[in-house]
Parts: sequence; structure tokens; C-alpha cells
Amino acid sequence: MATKQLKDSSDETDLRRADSLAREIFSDVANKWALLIIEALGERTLRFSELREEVEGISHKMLTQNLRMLERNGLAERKVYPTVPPRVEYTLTQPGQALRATVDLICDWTHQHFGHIEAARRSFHP
Amino acid sequence: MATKQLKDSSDETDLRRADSLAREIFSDVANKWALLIIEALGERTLRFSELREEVEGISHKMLTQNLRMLERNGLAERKVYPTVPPRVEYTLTQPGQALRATVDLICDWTHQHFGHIEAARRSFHP
DNA sequence: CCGGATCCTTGCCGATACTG
DNA sequence: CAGTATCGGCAAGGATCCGG
Repeated sequence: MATKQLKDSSDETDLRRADSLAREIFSDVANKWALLIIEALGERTLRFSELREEVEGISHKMLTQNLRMLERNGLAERKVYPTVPPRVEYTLTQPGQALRATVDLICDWTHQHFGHIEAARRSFHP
Repeated sequence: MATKQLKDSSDETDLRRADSLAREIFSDVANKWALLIIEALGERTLRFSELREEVEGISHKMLTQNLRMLERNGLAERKVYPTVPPRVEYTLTQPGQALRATVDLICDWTHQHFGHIEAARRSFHP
């Protein structure tokens, strides 16, 4: 990953910290479930149970785990209504939305290059 | 992931196949190592050993495994020079380049929202 | 309804050794 | 140098239960 240009910091420590953090964020975010959750949320606000239905095949555990991660990184917001039974809603924050825009592009890419990929797979002999 | 609008196919089977394939491609591609390799390759042509140095922390095994996957999906091209010792070079295909462009955006995003994320982490108390 | 905790299985991934 | 094969540890992830 490219290093951000930090103007004039004569101290390399900041750069190193930034890079290692950047890699960490990248690793957090660049995984199947996280991206699918972000796609599913889109501009909507969804309850936990709705998300679970929306994201095909995700387990209860993976969903909470990834939601905590998104929340921790400030990409999603968690709103709890202290009713009974409880009601918890999730929304993407503005940075989350920005990320979603790029994930959308990956989806577009998938559809655009569908044919190419299918063809490549057929003509691929290990 | 959103389903591509296939005009007028009265047969649902195609849609299902397309969606399942799309998810499969997405799962292949949406993983840390694959994306980092794509980033590392960029517009360059790199040898196996060069890639190994370029992609920080990747193991021999993961590198070959992911390169085979990229090749299978037609995202990277593998060129073997039958010299001794052997020389193998990898390049992104045009679809691979297109995908890389979107990955670049994710990197940009990471750097742009760096501050927000750090702040969110500090103020996050489980 | 939500989410944490626990147990248990699966499969990822690194290490190593061996071929062309 | 590049790639395959095998093995084993360990962490990811599923199933389940309980508690708020």
C-alpha cells in the first residue's frame, strides 16, 4: 500500500505508525464479511436480525464480530432502543458511506468482467 | 451484492448462476493477500521472488496460491521463461488493472479517513 | 431481540522437504 | 528460482446456551 505523503515530518516514527495502522485497517476491512455487510447496509438503517437475513450465509457470531469491528473503526453506528424486546439498529457513518462507494465499484467490476472471468476459468488448465 | 439486471431472461436459472458466481468471485478477490498482490503488481511486471519481497509478510505458499487464483480468474498473466534457473513473470491483465483501480480507491480512502478512524478507536469502549 | 461465553470442529497457513 | 506436497498447530468460525 502506498504511504501517505506526510509533509516534512523529519521523524520517521509517524510514517511507520501510519503505515502499520493503514495495513491494519486494510486487513480489517478487506475481508469478505465486512465488505458484504457494508454493501448490505448501503444507505439504509437495518436491525441486527434484518442484516442477518440480508447478508446471505453469515452466522450470528460473524455478524456481531464484524459489526463490533466496523463500530470500533467508526464506519458504522449502533443505536440501541431500550425497549423490550430490545431493538438495535445499524447505519453507516459518513466514512462508512465513502467506503461503500468504492465497494460498489468492485461490485460493478464483478458484473462488467463476468464474461472474461468465466472464459478464463474454462480455459485454465493447472 | 446487487444482482445485475439481465434484460428479459425469463429463465431464473441464469440469474441464480450469475449471482452465485458473483459471490464466488467476490469471495476470491475480497481477501487481504489477493488485494495486496494486485496493489503490488500495479502496472509493473514482477518476478515471483520480486513479488515476495514487495508484498510484506506473505509466505511462499500464500503467494503461489493467490497467484494461481488470480490467473484462474484471468486477472493476472503468468509468463514462464524456460531458462535455467527458471524465470516466471506476472502481470495484471486488463480486467486485473481495472480491479486495481478500485483497490487504489480503497487505499486512498484509508488515508483520507485515517484521522476519523484513529479517533473512533480511542473513543470506543466496548 | 440481541449479544456474550463456551465448546468443538474445520480449514487456513506456516514450516519443511523434495522436484524440475 | 519456482512450484508442489505433506504435516501439524492454531485461530477462525459454527452451534448452542444463557443472561440482559
